[in-house]
Amino acid sequence: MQKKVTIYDLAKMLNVSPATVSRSLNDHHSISKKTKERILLAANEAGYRTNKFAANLSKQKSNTIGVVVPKLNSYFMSTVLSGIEKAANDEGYNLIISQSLESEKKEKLNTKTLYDSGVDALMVSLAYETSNYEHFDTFTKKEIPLLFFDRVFTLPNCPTILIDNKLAGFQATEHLISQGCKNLLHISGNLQRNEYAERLQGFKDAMVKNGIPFRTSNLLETDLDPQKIDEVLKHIKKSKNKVDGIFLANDTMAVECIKELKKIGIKIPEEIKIVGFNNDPISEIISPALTTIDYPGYKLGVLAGQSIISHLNGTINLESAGSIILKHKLIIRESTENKLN
Amino acid sequence: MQKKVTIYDLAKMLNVSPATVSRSLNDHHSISKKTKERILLAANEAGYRTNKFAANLSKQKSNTIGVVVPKLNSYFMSTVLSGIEKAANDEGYNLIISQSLESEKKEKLNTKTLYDSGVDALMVSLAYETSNYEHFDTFTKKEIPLLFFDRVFTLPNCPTILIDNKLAGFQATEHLISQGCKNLLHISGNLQRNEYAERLQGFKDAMVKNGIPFRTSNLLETDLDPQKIDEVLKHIKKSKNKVDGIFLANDTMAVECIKELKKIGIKIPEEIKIVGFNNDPISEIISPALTTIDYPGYKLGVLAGQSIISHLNGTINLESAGSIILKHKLIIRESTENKLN
DNA sequence: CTGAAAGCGCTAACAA
DNA sequence: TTGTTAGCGCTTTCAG
Repeated sequence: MQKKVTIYDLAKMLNVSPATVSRSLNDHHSISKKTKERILLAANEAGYRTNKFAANLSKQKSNTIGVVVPKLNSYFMSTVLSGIEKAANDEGYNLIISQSLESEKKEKLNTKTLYDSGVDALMVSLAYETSNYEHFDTFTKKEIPLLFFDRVFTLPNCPTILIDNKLAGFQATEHLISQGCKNLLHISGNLQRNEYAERLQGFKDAMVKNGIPFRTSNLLETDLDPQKIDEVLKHIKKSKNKVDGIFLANDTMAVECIKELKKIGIKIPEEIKIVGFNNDPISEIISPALTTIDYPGYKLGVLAGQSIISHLNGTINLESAGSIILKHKLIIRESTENKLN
Repeated sequence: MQKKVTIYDLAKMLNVSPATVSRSLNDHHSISKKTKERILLAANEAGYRTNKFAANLSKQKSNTIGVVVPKLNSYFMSTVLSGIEKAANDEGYNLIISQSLESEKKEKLNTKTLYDSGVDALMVSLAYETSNYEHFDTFTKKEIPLLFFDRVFTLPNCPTILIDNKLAGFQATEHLISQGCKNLLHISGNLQRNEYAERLQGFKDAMVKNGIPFRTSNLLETDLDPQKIDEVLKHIKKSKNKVDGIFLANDTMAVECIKELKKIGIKIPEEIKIVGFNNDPISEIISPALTTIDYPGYKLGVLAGQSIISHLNGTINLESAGSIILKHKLIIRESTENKLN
């Protein structure tokens, strides 16, 4: 166990006041270059390391950003996190990451913990089931910057960052229609979450625009658990009009769906065309390769991180930032190709 | 902006001492149930929230665990992190996560930052290029628990947690041999990292055991960047003896390899059989499905988290823990099937 | 340019 | 069972 050296120790060693040491260490302008250098040198030699608890306590600021995500272990989310971490690290911020595991209760708990931990800002992607948003009040009340990404909720003064899900849904659907699909099915996630609701809206819009009436049978709301792909299969089988085009709210589900459909002898894209969402690596690997929407996760992460930090630094006013919409892209692959049957 | 309420405020309000408030809040046994309840109630009403900076400063403990990983955005690592987060969260610990992006320099920096942030413990999976380990000295010297997982380095009193890479490599290779492969190739990662060195050792051992001499041409050391799959292809093409079995150090690479080989008309598994590593979701999706080694990432994360926490709690002595070896599993799929040519 | 000293809010040893 | 009080180590205002 090494004894910790404090600014007092340094002060004593160098016959200066602790204040001078503190100022030197923080590169305060009011300190002469000479003493500054002398102190820095001594600090290094002595193996001085600043005690962040004390500094934080004194400054009431932690240089830490809290992040709450539904799950860490999805391709999309880990990509986003990677981007956030990059942005944070570049600016000298730490990241405390926690996962809600799609549970509102855990989300509340994590939020509270992060608050207590004194994070300078909070970034959230909402849990599947969250329907009450009071746990964010503590942040807004204290004017701690709060930002939502991907799974967002509109709160005053809280910027959001995501893609235009409605447009993406629209494009995905129109693509299916343009490839000749008449009987569409949309496998959606929890419609309470913005992203799924909007993708559905885009789906509907595209149908309507192309003169196809939207019926409830064109939609299946699920929890997007690939284990429960049976539900989807059942729905497809029992459809009166043979489904010939499916738009699924994520790639994992889409891939699972392709696998199962292939198993029961349905040809893709000949009999059913499929579009996924996210552009996960698997979408490119599966055969037939999956048409999907590219969601720029890494970029989203970097941007989200940067914008909240620049707000913390006072560079930008987050309140005025409103929402950032990233560009997505429809990636057309084999699963919607127009082959001769 | 809400005024923050401190234990002093509460103390004044309730006509007790700050110490009593503090004790009540921490559920100290020496406080009567009555006052405890009274204080807790008042604290809630007043919207009291403990100031962790002050508590940390006083206790010299942060309830936070630092994690340094090479990259956040790989399936395997995000799975591990998910497990660690689960374990930490269950025990009331926060997680500060940072990525080294495979750079030694960044790893050093992150390590230092985490040290300064006062983490109670550190968990590390080493960067690709790390070859100097002095940045961990600050931790060992101060007796801050340090644990390595997956990409490990043996330091006195630092437990490691991983799988038996040598055995896994051996099994993968023997499987190829048992399927009739004679001219094997191993695509390895940086051999300075334990996992790759050991997988290679297993590869060699299996060859030797089966009477196949190991030659340098049987090995290609790469940085496992899927972008650089060309190198691998080149190596295969220029091989004197036609390669008929490849063992790659991860699934991403293996999948890329399969894709490229298929492109140039090589049949898998008829002409070349392939084994990957990790059991990423893509391994199951690619056609032909990839034979691989299942690396239980989530379990590793949970275990790693739990063991470091139980050490912090004094339940277990980490020093005596040594290393934990998790069970892996060879998953046989189509890419090594013995079809008639 | 430098120093003295008052916090920041909580914990814990010692008293009562 | 409760209170007093001295830190924890750093920042920062106010003086000099």
